[in-house]
Amino acid sequence: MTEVRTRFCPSPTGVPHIGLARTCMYNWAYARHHGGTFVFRIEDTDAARDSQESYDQLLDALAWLGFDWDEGPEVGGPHAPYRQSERRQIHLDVAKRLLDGGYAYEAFSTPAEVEARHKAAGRDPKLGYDNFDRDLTEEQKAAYRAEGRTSVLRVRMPAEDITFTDLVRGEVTYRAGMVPDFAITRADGTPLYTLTNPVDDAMMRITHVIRGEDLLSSTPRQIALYRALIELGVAEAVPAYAHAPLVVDETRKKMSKRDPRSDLLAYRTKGYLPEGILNYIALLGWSIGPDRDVFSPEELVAAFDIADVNSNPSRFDEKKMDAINGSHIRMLAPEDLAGRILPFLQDMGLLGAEPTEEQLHVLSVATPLVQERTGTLVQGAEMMRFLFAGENFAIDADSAAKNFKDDAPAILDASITALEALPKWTTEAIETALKATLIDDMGIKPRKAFGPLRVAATGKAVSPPLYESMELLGREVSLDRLRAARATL
RNA sequence: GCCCUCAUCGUCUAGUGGCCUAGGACGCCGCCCUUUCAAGGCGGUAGCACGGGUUCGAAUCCCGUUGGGGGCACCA
Repeated sequence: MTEVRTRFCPSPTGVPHIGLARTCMYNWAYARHHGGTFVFRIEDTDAARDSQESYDQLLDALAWLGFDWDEGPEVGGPHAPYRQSERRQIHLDVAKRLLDGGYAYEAFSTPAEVEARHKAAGRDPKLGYDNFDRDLTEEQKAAYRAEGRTSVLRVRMPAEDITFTDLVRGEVTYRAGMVPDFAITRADGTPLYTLTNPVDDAMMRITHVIRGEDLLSSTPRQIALYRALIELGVAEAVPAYAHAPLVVDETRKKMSKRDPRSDLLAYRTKGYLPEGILNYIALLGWSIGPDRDVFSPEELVAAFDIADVNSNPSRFDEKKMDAINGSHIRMLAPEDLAGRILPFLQDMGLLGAEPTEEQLHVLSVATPLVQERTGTLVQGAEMMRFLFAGENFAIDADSAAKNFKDDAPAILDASITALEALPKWTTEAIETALKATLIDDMGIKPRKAFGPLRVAATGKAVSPPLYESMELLGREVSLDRLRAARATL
């Protein structure tokens, strides 16, 4: 058995999206699971659509999700270069050999002419190319050239059924004659994806092509080309194919790249964990076991096999992703979580580039408190806002409206008095004093009693536990906030 | 239209002929815990698209129907 070699080969157009991450994950996990090689290749053969910005984002997104590649841009490898724009000459050479070998031919028909012929013959124009130029004589070709016409190269589809065993779907057959001869170069002579993709796969010795179902119907063309490449000595063998089902939205359509939910980097901005995203996208069409759905990237690699992927499309469910992400937040070691929340606190302007020892201490103590009640890093940072807000501390209006009722002044007054008298400012002491005063002495229900205090101290109705929060805030700040809130009532 | 493909709770799935009066998770609904919000615990809700076969026996195999999706570029 030869080594497994998979590849991920996006074109740098637009922003990285969920579907892209999933395809990458399949190839990466499959290669890692089998101890194979994961190749990253950039298919930038369409200068009109490709952009450097998109390329940079691609690298950024892959790095964030932890997809490391063994060969590809930035790291190089034995089959370099890995950007197709730098492989132009290779592709052109192969195209020439395909032409010389009779596997491809020059086609002079324009799309408009093909369509006109279909209509004239009463056929559906959607049939695609009609193989019109397949057997042009040298005289005819010369005549076209004399007219100043340009041609594209088309691969001659064989007159036989093409069958392959898809790792996800099983045996798939395309009957002879159903797939028209396809273009591999543009009229300006530049190579098309239809050529570059299989050629590079062949030259890079890719053994498993794992991609989305939207590419399923291009497989017979690739196999036909591959067979020619084998005869030309460019390819060794036709790779195995696996077509993963698509991720769809609530309308059951392929989730749009423009759908805001498919914006990969936006999840980072929103404070999702890469391992959470990875876990969730792996769940789309795959399962690690009968009664389990939270796992680490390492566990994914250990268990993943493309053959276990479902063949039916899966609906993107943000709620479930949130839940999975929350599970991962809870699984993190507190120090780890603290380190991940820090940049968000800095972005929010709550902490500087060089936090003080004291601030880091508060962060480390507060982290476990928010860990069990947050779904994302942003939520966690937001929940810590009151600890670092300093002069900018402000009380959320909605929270105030809901919690500062008629009994609030009395509750705050009594609490301030009780807390001022505390010899030691600890969670336990605060709890004891507050409960004795508010619950026992004043007979207020806990729910009612602590609401105003929470809002006064943390600014929000939702916060880490109250006593702990006050201890973290310190005696002075806590009392100042209670007094300040009291003054507004 | 043609080609390919898919079909288990609302959603993601487990299930590969008997262990299935179909299991888990998310969601939703209750209850418990409780200083808020969560988390956690417990319980509930809900599904094998339909019709024929094959078989002692089918969610599982076959055929058909219906429905869904993808593709049909000198984009990738």
